[in-house]
Amino acid sequence: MQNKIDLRKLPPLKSLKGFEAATRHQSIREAADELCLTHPAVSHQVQLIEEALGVTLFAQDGRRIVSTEEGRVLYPYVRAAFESLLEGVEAAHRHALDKPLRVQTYVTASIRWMARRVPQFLQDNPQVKLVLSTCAVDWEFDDVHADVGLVYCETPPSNKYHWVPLFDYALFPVCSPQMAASMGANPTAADLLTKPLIAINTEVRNWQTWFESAGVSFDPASSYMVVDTLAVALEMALNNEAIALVNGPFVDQDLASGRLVQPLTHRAVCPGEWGLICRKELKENLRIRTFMDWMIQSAAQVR
Amino acid sequence: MQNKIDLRKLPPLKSLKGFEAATRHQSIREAADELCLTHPAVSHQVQLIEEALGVTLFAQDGRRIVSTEEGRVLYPYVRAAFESLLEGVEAAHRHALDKPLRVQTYVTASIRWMARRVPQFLQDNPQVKLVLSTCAVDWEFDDVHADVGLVYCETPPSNKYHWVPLFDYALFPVCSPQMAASMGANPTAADLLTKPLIAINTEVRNWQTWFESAGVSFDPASSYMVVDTLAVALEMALNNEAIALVNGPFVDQDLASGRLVQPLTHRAVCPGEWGLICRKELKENLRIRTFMDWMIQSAAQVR
DNA sequence: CCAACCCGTAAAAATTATTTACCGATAGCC
DNA sequence: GGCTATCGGTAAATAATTTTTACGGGTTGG
Repeated sequence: MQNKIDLRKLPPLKSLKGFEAATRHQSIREAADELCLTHPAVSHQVQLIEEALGVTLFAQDGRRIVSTEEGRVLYPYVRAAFESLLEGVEAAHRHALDKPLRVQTYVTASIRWMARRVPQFLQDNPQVKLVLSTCAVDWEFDDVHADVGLVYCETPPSNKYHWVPLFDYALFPVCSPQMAASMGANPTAADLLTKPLIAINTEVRNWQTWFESAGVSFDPASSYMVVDTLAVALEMALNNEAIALVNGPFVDQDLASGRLVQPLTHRAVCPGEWGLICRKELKENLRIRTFMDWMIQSAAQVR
Repeated sequence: MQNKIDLRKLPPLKSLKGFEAATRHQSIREAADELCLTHPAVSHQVQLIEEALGVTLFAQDGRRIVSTEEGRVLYPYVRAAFESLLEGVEAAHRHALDKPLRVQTYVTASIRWMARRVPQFLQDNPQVKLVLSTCAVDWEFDDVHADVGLVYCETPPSNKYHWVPLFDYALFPVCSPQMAASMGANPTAADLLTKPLIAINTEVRNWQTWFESAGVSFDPASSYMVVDTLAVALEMALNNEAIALVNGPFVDQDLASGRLVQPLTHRAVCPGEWGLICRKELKENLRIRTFMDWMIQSAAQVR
């Protein structure tokens, strides 16, 4: 990389903060206040550096301190060092944020969660770049091609990963207002059996689960339609063609606008959760943390 | 002094050493070896910085580590910071050594100790400048006008001062070889009473002290010569005109060369000592420590 | 001349850093 | 291909450092 440097001759680095602040204020106490320390701490830091260098850096003048000539000579170098470090930190941040954040999720979550939030996220964090990738069905989080994922997990993932649960896997039916109206004022779960129910082929047992939790027996052999994505099912519900079973916070806006309604409010809470996942060592990574924190906030507003 | 700087955003400074070395070696273990630490220590330091910045700095590649792009971005700034600090330390040193070292002592010590050693000291430490000032009689160390002094103290000085004893205050007579020969082969202390004894006016009791410790009574009223400085007395001794009473290591070279001899080897060790003195807070000061250490070495050779 | 203020010191407490002991993974070597 | 030496990460224990608390001396200003 580069040539060796004599790290042994460096003064106690931590104490340099005390020297810097004390020099700037020409006061131990004010320096201590700035650093949120007590004055003996700063006093000691200054002494450490004086001993390390064998040079007197401050002289007492009445009840204040004054930099010696040596102190004044040293200060600009320390100052420059700190500024270089701060620049470096910022440069590293810029560089880290510059790499696009690769987000992976399912089709439905992509359309009905990400698509509605990512633009605002990017507006709030203009320095972040984001690539959203969608897998059609039944995939595991791919930590090679993605930095972070929004996924459903029945059990918490291996501890190779950092996992932040966001919402329950709660099933509830939705349909168009017309479809709901066709069932009368206060429909029961059994009333739904007469309507076209649409299921997702990866989760065909969900209708059965919901009916059972509502105390109604359901014959999976009875005729039903199957599609491969909830997003498609919801499209059919919006078009007044079927009742769909939602498994997460993917219809908030449609419910709010009245384009979809819940014919029954009964929800079947299943094991497992939706959540954010990333490799553990990336958990503190700036842009990943930024993204996750933002999404956690956003999810909190939905709950 | 200068504007505020955001010291809180600085990464853990101490750990930067680990990052610097690890980046240079692209190896945790080699970095640890260079820093005389164990590898987990360096590993931990690197992790601390990664957490502080929220940026991954190294990736594992087989059984070695490789800097990430962020690590490579950060490195030059850290490097520059360290180099600035090293420059600052050196600049402060240069400046500290540039101010002349003010040394104060008595006339005799000045002539017969300093004059013979200071040239060698300056040759050994060419960057040091030195001003030697001499007070005639009976003075106290003046810490305003001098940095360091070679003085006699009967009791250790106040703890405002740093005090390094160098030699006993031991009295012994010296004279010219001819004068010694005039006293016969093995003179007794009493034989000296018939010779011209020269005393120092600030220490007139010394002859009495010496004779008493030698078991001979001495009448201070008996005729004697008094001068105001041992250096003058020694000049008379060298000129075969008197016997002088030396109180420290001020005649080594004359004894070695034979220009002066000790008619009797009896020494009267008195309370108090010769030593180096400086203000306590200057004890670790580079040029003062350099001077004192050198003089302590030099004194050790005389003892 | 007293009270308020500041700095230094020393011992105690709290916090950090380092080591020790261990593990899993990799790469070179029979 | 299996064995071993080497590397880096982890966690608990230990060591070292930093910070605080409590106090004292000196200066300044009312």
